[in-house]
Amino acid sequence: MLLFQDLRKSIFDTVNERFKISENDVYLDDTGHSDITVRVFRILKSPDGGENVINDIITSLSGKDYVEKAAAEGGYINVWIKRPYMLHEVIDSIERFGIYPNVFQESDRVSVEHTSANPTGPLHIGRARNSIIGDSVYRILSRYGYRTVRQYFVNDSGKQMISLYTAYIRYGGPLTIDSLLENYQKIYRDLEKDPGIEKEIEKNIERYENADPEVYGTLRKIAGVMLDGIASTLKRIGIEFDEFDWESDLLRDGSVKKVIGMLETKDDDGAKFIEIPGKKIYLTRKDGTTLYFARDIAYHLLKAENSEWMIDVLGEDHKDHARSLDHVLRNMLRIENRLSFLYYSFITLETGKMSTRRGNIVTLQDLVDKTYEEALKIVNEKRPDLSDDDRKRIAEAIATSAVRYSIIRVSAPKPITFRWDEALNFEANSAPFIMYSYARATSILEKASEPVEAYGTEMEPEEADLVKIMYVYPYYLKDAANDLKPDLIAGYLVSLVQKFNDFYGACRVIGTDPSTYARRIRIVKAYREILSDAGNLIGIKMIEQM
RNA sequence: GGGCGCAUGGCCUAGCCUGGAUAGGGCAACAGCCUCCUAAGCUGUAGAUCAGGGGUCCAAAUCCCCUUGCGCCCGCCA
Repeated sequence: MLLFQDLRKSIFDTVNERFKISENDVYLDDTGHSDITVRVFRILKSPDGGENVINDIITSLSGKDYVEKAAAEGGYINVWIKRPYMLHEVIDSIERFGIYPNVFQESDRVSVEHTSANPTGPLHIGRARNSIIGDSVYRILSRYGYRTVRQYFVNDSGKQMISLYTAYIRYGGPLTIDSLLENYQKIYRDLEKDPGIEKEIEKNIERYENADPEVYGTLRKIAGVMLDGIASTLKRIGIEFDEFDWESDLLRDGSVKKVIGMLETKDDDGAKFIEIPGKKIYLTRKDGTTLYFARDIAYHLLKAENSEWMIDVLGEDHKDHARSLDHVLRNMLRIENRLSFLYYSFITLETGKMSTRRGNIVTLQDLVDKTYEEALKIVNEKRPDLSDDDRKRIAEAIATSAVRYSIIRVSAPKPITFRWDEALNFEANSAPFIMYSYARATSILEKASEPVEAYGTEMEPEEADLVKIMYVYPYYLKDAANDLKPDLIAGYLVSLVQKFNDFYGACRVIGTDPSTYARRIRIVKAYREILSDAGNLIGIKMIEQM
């Protein structure tokens, strides 16, 4: 099986034999001039105009069994790949293995750490961007063949968490998310009037780090309640974890102390710090309690034992922290594992930035609920023929997919301003747009019988275009995996669906002559397979009807 | 003040790493398409000094420098 990348390589080799070029000079064309383009401006600059070399190359390329045509045009050699060849590769893979492509294999173990939000409240949509990106990266790398694990670092030891605990002790109330959150917001308000509270928090940090069973037990319970809330909301949109790693465990089993011992620390009035170029980083307070940086190093050392590649999904506010962490791990602790940080910018509301403490947030729960209501309204309108249960099931799939899609489609470094009307747009460039085409393809197959004849290879342009974009799927998957860019998959899906919609409009499937029918049925089957495969990578749930 | 990001039609966005052929989509607007596999679809029209300036190059949205605007960081918080 020759995947698109292999074709590129093969063409590169062929050209390179005659004239040394750069690998970047052979690329997937996206301007409609060809399938694969070879940039030959440099050959044209040769004293003789390079005409002979180019003709040689074209002759040689034309001889390949997968090449339809090769032609020089301006500074390029345009190469067209035979559509029947592409069609065969895709269909063959799907009929034999049930999947296309089926060839990626990576042996490395990869840890994807994402979300890791303080369990001090429900997840708001800004934080959810972390989860949605992280989970998509996890899915892409798993599909690519890596052995992946999803990890959530539960920060149950920091000041925020102790503040939540202190608020619960001070103000009482039931052990529920709402009550805890209310207390949490209240303590930050009261803190401004009553400096005694700060002392109380500090005392509790100390008790906590000295493993005071009362503080420890209650705090773990509080964190558990909050974390359950976060986890169940995430589960609703298809995001789960393999491991929840508790910061307090690292504290209690001595790994944090060990890390501090491994580093050359200096002392400032009892507080321990290390120095890295241009920076002083404190590992402990002067009362001896530990700081996040120390605990995060301990955590990464733990992860490094089980993963060749560690990926952290982080908000842009963590950039400096991560850079320092990388420096310490690499240069001071000699950790050689691959370590990648995937940063994303914040989601803000039209009214400004979100803050859990101040209470001006749109929670992920709110967003999914409201999207569901909106979707249900539309499904009720469009499908009165279905049962209540079916319509609810469809609305739920639309809501969870739409929420994920609206966030993943924008590349991570771009800031997002959240707007309800945009989040609730179910037209083109949305999850429902993608899902709808799956339902249509399914509908064709439901009405169709198994083809009996061999398929013909004379295709309409719309078929040929659809075949090409299906064939090229591995190329996008590879880039998305290597560059950690799930948004590429979102873009691919839209192009794929657009090609299918063109095909759908121009080419009947049912009722055509046997050899055309045999081919188109296979194309539709392959399409459904690839669409759901790619959709799955970013959490779009395909449904049979909508 | 220092550091890191971002800036593309009225709005959202792809392309930038790895410079090349008419800057690709979508929303909103306007004009059309359901006796034919689901119209959450499709076709067409209109809309772009690629923030501004300079530089490198045969060639710049893309690379370099400067400027402007916005976001984030610069805690013995996380």
